[in-house]
Amino acid sequence: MTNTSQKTDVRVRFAPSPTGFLHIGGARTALFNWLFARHHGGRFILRIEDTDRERSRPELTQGIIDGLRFLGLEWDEGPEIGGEYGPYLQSERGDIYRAFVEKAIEKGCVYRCYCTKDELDTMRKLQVEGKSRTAYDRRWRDRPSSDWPEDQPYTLRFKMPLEGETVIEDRVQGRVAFQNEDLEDFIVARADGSPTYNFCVVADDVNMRISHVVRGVDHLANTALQLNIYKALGCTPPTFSHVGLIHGPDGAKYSKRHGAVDVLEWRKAGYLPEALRNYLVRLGWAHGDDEIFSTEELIRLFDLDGLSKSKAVVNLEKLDWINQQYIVEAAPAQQIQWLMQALKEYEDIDATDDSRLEEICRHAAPRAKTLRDLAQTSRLFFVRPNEYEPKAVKKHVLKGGGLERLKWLYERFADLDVFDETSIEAVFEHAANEFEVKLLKLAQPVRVALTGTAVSPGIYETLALVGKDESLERIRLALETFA
RNA sequence: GGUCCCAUCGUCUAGGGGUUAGGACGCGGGCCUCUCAAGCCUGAAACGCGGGUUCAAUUCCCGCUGGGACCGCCA
Repeated sequence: MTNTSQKTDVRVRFAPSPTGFLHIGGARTALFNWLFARHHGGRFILRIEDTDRERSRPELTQGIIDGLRFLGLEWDEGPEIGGEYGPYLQSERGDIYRAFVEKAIEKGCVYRCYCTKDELDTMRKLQVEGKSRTAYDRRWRDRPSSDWPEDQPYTLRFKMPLEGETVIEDRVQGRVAFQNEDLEDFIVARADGSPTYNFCVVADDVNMRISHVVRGVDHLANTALQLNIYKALGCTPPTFSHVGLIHGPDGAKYSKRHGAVDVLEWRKAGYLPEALRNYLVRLGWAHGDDEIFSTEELIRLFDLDGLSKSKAVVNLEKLDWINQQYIVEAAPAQQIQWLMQALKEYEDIDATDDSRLEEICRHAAPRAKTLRDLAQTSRLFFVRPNEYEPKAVKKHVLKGGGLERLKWLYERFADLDVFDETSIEAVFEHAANEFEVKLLKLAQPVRVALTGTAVSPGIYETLALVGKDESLERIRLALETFA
């Protein structure tokens, strides 16, 4: 059968191994692939690389799935589980790899290696000591089958060409050439017969008809090996794009020791998926001077050409800023929903049907970098302060007659029939004349009484939103406490 | 040690043979102002070094330096 089918369809995959959680680096790789697929109307596939039975943990697979769902990076294919697509699991695709190994044996591009692990270890040790390059010395490559020991386990190694070069025509890196003599006869199948990473990847990418591979540049050396598998088995390789890695502040690849964290932790901390995506996409990708992109814009603008070869260092302050932009710019209905969720989650407050929600959002949103902040700055509208900040009390209430003014204001507030911003403001202005003080000297005592702190939204709005009865009660409580 | 890659403000980046080297985060100052934010205005802040090529290099080439990635019967 001649393969004449045009493989112009974009098919990409994100292929994490469940040996850890989905962190910023993996999330960005997934995002790039997802955007590329969406941009070209192609397919985004999730493939869990769990061939290492000892290190792979099913719960980590679930964590990766949850992380991707949180980020809104839905995949388009997979075994159906309960009406939706599950990920492809390499652990369930043994047949495909076995067939691929068979094919490799038929083509004569693999050979048996009877070295034991110990043997390989000492070989490596000697190489390191002799400061020569560490690589399998191909000692079994040309041994005739008559040399094969009976009943001894063996691995299958790839018969790498010894001359010439392997060239990666990378969409991001450009042309990268490796001398074939530098490429190792890597193990294709372990002593127990199970196939290894590079081989499974190729088998899957061929089987899944992957058109483009977008991943970190840390895979570049693997690509040289994989390209040789494609060649040996007569398969067409996908287009490769190797992106510069994300680094920590110390310049090394971002990892757990930099505090690399599960994306689900970002959710807990109150970051929005769209903000996270916006932040992540700008790590190694840019479109002119633009910073904030809607998902639609991203899908429209994203392509491989904008991807960078160089590293990107994480900068969480920028994430904070972006997240805040998303919170502030969101539609009121959206803000209300976030606020209710956040109050429930972080403050255990049920604000359902509260008529003040929209107004509260207007004041809380510009003060919130995260949804957690949104809840925190809003809680004063629902619950009384559970403590008074001593510094604030001392400075604004106890010193300079704050208490006296607070008492005066309390009485005027009590007289108010209409308790809104206008009438409240009038009271403050009256008081300012009466006491001959700046507004500061009036607002702060009230603020402390209402919130327990020296910080809140504008005092008129705050009073009006807390309401007359509750405001009076809080001031009364404060007067009582500090009398 | 071997192989490969990278290099514009502190950070993310735009740019590209001739620019006052642009934007953003953060930082400083100011405006607004009842606090804190937000917003607006504004300031400081970068082409690693050395050779070429060229009338002209931050931009192209080479070297150096610095940094990184990879070198498992892990993925």
